[in-house]
Amino acid sequence: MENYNPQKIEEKWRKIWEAKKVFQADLKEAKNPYYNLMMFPYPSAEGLHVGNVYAFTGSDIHGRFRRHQGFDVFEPIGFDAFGIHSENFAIKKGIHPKILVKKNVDNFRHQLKNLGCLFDWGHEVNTTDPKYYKWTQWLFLQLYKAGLACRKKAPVDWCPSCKTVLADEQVINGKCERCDSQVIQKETEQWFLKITNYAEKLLKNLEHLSEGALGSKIKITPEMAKAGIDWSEKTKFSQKNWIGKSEGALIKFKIKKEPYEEKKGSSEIEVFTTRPDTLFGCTYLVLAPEHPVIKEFKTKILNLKNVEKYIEETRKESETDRLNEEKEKVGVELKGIKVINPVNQREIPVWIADYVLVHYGTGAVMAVPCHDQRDFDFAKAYNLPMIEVISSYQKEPLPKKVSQVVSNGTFEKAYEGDGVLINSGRFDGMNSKEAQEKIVEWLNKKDQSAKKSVCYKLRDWLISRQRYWGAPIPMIYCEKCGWQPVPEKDLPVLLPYTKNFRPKGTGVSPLDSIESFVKAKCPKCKGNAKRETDVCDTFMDSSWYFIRYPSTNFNNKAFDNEITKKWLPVDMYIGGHEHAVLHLMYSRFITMALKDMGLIDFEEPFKKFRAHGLLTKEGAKMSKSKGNVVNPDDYYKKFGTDTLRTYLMFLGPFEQGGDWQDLGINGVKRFLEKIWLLSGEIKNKSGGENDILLNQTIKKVTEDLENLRYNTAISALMILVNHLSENKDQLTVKSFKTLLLLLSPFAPHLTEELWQKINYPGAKLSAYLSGNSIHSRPWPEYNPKLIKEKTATLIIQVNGKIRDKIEVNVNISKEEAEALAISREKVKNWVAGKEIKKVIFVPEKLINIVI
RNA sequence: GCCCUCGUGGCGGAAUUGGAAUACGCGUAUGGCUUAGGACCAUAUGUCGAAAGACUUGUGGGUUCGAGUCCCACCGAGGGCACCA
Repeated sequence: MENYNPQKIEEKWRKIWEAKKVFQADLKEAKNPYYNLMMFPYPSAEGLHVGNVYAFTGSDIHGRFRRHQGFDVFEPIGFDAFGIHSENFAIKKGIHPKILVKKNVDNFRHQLKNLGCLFDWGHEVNTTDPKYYKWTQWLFLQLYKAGLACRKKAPVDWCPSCKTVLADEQVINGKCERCDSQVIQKETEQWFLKITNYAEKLLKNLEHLSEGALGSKIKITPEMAKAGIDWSEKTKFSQKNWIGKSEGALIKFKIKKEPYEEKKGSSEIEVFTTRPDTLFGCTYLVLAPEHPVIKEFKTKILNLKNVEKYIEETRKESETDRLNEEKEKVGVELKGIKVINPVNQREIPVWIADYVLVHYGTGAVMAVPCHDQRDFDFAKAYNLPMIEVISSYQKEPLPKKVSQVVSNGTFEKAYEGDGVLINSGRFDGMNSKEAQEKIVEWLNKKDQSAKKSVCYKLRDWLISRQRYWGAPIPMIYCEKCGWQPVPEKDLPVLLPYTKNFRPKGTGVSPLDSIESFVKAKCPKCKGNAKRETDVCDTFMDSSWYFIRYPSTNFNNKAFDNEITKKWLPVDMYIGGHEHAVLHLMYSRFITMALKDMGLIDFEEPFKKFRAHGLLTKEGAKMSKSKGNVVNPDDYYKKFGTDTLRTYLMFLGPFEQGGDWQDLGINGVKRFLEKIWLLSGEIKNKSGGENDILLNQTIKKVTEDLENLRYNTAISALMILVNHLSENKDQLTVKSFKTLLLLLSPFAPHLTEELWQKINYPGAKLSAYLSGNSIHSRPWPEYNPKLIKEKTATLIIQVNGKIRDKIEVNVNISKEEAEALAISREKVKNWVAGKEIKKVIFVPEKLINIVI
């Protein structure tokens, strides 16, 4: 028999599979559609990262498993090639992104074809292709028409290195997600998508799936509804945190005015609070420096110079400095302005301070120094009054987190827990939880100065980028008619070629200098107008690509209704957890919006999502600077794709990741070689189906694949192979073919080669039919009667310590087992002369004699 | 600061409802085969001990006939959120 030569057989099979279209699902005729998706890569210049290979292999194994189970699996792939990451690299290299990206994509495609995945190349998507981004622009127009895209002026995060604004989600600890530079605040007008309209829905489906969330095709059972969407818990948790729902109340504080000015301007300042029960302890208000009331009442502020100076200083500060908790709380009083606390009509001062954020709640807070640590610090610094209104003293035991320390009648720390109300008029003695409801009710009835409310941390999605390498936002500005959408018939708005693609840093896109691009006719009045020159955030491209995949052959629409209904939502999505609040949340938002427009019938894009773990190299994180990045090319050239795939999956639990060790791959190489050699030693043509280990292995591998526990599935297969090579009498055609089938998702080439040799010996390759492929065979089933051995090793314990073991029939009774156990010499030594108090018997496992 | 996840041999990692801790693999050692091997085969491989046996899943306690698994406290690592009112 020839040696195992992966290089030879792998290339051969890939060519055959492609030529015979073995893995292409018939999207129109498929009876049992299963959409298996993986996060499409962005084609970086370094080529495919081993992390990509890891993710794609794990996802592909799932797709192959489902294929064996009789599903028509659609497994597409594409390229997320627009965006700052690609552009920054092009700038660094001094090559135009259009040229560089094409080169990278070609290289990626070549590498991806070596991975042995089920990819359907007939449905490749490339976000930089006008045939694709035409529909990204179309999507923007639909959102605009639905009132979900709007232009607004707001303080936004600006990356001075990338020279563009960023979405809230792209700022990590005050730094740019892409280049790690400190971001600064800028006040400009930008395009936003109103994701906040969907805050509640985005949150709700995580906890409880609503009816129809997965479309008309998938019925939601009460269990599914109760569990919430079937996603990795970690990812759901991150999204919940990001959405950040708080329940509380809005409370209006009347601004005190002289009789002659009573009708002028705003009459109140509204605050949001989660603790309306502490309202009697509110001794001042604090506004964000950007709060509009400040400008409005400019003339009333007695210390206007100080106030303006403070606002100016705040603006210069970076967001990170501003949000630094260590920083002392600093602020200025708005002298001359007083508001009335609605619960007791007390006149209280108004301050401004930078720790209050303008974009959360109402941009104003009520300060209760005794029961909020920030207010406490601030009040202490400026000597503001404090009133204790919640007493931690209760009849019941004190709650655990009592931080209140009273010394000489003054607090050293705010008490933020629940308790009983004091100093609160008619509410004295009431429990704080109850008072939260009652105080709001009372104020609402009295003069409507309070109402229940909900706040979210989630902010609208800023999608404008002052960059070149993206899909142009399809809008036109006309002096007369204002902002006008580009008519759909004029799409795509092509990204023009320019040599000067570098970001200018002036706050406008490089497209702004291309006169032929900027000049446009107003779609409404046909007069001269100016085109929007910003491009879309790259996350907009990827927010809907999974809808495009099945419809790539429709050039006249973004997606075909029939095909979409048949294939979506995605059955299984696998990717990195790092996109929890970026791509994964944007995609959910876009899907919900499309559903509300009546364009699709599901609101959740991904029925199931699993995040894969992270790969490390010999215990350390892989990074270019450390030079310890594993290059997959080296390994599949040396060991073959099958060995690389199987080794990656053997490293550890797929959802937790694993540690790559160069020497470790040898173990998997030996394992596959062993199988290759074993195939030449099959002597028994019949039998095998009754082997207990074989049936156990089928059960184990099937369950493990279902739960993405690939590492233990491989280990079970290794045990089977070891067993067969040690017990050649059990090495039958049946047992070996079952082994090949169980292994085929991991090592598709090797198993196909051996399968063909065994089933069609001497057949010519030209006679190969896709139906004869091992990958088209049904998944093996086990006989439940044959997974149990007839005898078992019974552990004999004395007082819980193992003293002996005996081989017994699995049906042995407790009495028999006990008699057997105490008759054993070893056991006698331990129990002799002692009274047996109790005997615990676990059938097939153990017997424990307690003395 | 708050929340989440996780601590098992020299290493990656196994361990159904609490029931043989260390499966599988790497590495290592010894022997075989070989001109040679970083190839292959066999055996061994948690610690202490000559052995019987004792000890061992981050540390300390608890529940239990029995705890890696459940409960409490602490220590350590990783991740998320972070002045969100």
